[in-house]
Formats: sequence, structure tokens, C-alpha cells
Amino acid sequence: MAIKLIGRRMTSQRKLILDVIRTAKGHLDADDIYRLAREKDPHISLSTVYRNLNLLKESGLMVERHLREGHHYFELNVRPQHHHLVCIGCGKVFEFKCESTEKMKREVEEDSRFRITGIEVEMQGYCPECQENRIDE
Amino acid sequence: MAIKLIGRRMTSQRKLILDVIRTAKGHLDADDIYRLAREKDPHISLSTVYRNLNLLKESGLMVERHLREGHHYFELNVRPQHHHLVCIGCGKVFEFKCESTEKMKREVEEDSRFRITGIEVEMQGYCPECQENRIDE
DNA sequence: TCAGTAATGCAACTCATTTGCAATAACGAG
DNA sequence: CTCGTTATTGCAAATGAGTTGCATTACTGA
Repeated sequence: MAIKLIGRRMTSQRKLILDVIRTAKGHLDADDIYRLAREKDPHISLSTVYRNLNLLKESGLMVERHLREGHHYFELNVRPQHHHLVCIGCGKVFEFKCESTEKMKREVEEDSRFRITGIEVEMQGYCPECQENRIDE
Repeated sequence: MAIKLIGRRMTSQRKLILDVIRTAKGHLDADDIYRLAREKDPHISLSTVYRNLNLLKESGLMVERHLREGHHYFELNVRPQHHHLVCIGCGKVFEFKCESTEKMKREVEEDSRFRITGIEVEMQGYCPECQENRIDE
């Protein structure tokens, strides 16, 4: 990951936050990142975490997703594009890839005359485990 | 719209809120609904609006969507399924339909062994108007 | 090495949403 | 129709995620 942001300085806190994000796989919210960062530097403040997340978001290195009610998750903005599958039962977030979204994008672009810059597909459902645990319905 | 919720009472405020939602087309957030409702009943309170929105959400009559940062939109849970196109420039939300999502659902269902109950597709981009207003890039 | 200023920590502040509580009113039983 | 139960309301206070002002610290380019 290139971490040379023009006009920005590389502080120990920023380095730590980037490290946490890079190391941890999956989806983290601001508080997860704060907690993990504090294990290494107990003096880091929550506002520093937020400020850095915003910076990373603006610079395009990370993407913010609102996958669950009241939870903003951050993830590295890595190609290739992938989408999300959220289990209603346990809240776990899975990722999947899908070729047909590009086709869909072009269709919608043509119909709407929008210039489309992003697609997000989110599916909800029950993961295999949670299907078993539900007798009801 | 069937408004017979077991164990619930039909108050004038609830009726008004349902009416506002039914009448206004498009996507409303809690504050929009509050504002519109107050035009008819200036004494209605914001917490009543929130409480009723939660009720409607739980009962499945409405769906809550997080289309923009910090904005929760509500809409009637009407079939047929449709998806959202958000303009990054002006914030307007458009809807579109798409046949290929069903196919996508089946594909993912097979691969993941999830039981999928919902799909949401959201695209971001610039609407025709906002494309013109942007010289940059 | 040093000055300029980006970044930090802290505490105080937003702003959307929720909650406790006392007062009100819907509606089913009688 | 009347009454009592209790769902619902309005208000004000509380919550909680995220932001901001400010004085201090510490990168970094000259």
C-alpha cells in the first residue's frame, strides 16, 4: 500500500492505524480500529482514529460501507470489486464476486444517462449455520 | 395499505404519519416526515414519528435504507423490487429496476449455500445535470 | 537545525435517534 | 354507552457515533 499522501505527514499514530487495517482481515468499524490500535499505543485517541479514517476515505485508499444498521465498516479499496453478503442471524459479513455487475452498470448507464462511478450489491440472508439453528418459520 | 396491526391502536398521529408516507412519493427521512406531518398537526412530536417509523419497519410495511451518509430513508415496502441510483453531486435518489438481479441471487445462493432473503443494489454516479456543472476532472 | 504547520489529545460539542415518565386516549369487555 | 386497561403520546433528558476548537506536539522540507 502506497502511503505517500501529498502535504501529509506520517505520524506514528497514522502508521499504526494503517497497520491495524492492513493486518486485520475483513470489515472493521471505527471502534474496532480504535480498540486494536490501543493495544499497541494505549494513548492514541478516538478522534485521531476518526480523522485518519476520513483522510483515508477522501484519498480513496479506503471505502466506507454501511452494511448493518448503525455500523459503518471500513475496508481497503482493493480491486477487484467485490460485494457483500450479510447474515441476518449472526451478523457476519461475507464477500463475493460477480461478473454480471459490469453488464448491469452499462445497462443502467445507458437508460439513465448517469455517469456511474460505483456499484454496491448487498445481499441479506441466513448463512448455512444460522439456517440450522432456526427452527421457526 | 392494510393498517390493522394486532395489539396496536390507530391514533390520529399514526394515521397522519401513514398518510404522509403514502402521499409523498420517493424517499423520506425521519425529519422530512416530521416536517410534513407538522403541517397538518403542529403538535405532533418527533419521537412519535420515530416510534411509528420503527413500528412500521418491524411490521415490514416499510423499509429503511441507508443511501447517503448519515441519512436513513424510509419507503413503503412495495413489490416489485427496485434499486437505487444516488447522485454524488446533488444527492438526489433515483430508482431503477433490473431483471438480472434474480439470476445473480440464484448464482450466489448456490455458491455460498446461504438462504438469501434480500438484495439491494446501489449505484453512485453523476446525474446528467451534475455532469454538466462539473468542469473539473 | 529550525521554522512552519499538519497532526494530536482532550474535552466539549453536534445531531440523529432513543428513552423515562407522567398524562392522554383507544378500544374491547361488560 | 361506559369504564378500565394499557398502548401511545409529548416532553425533556439521555444516548452514542462522529466532529470540532484549541493549545500542544512533532513531522519534514529548506
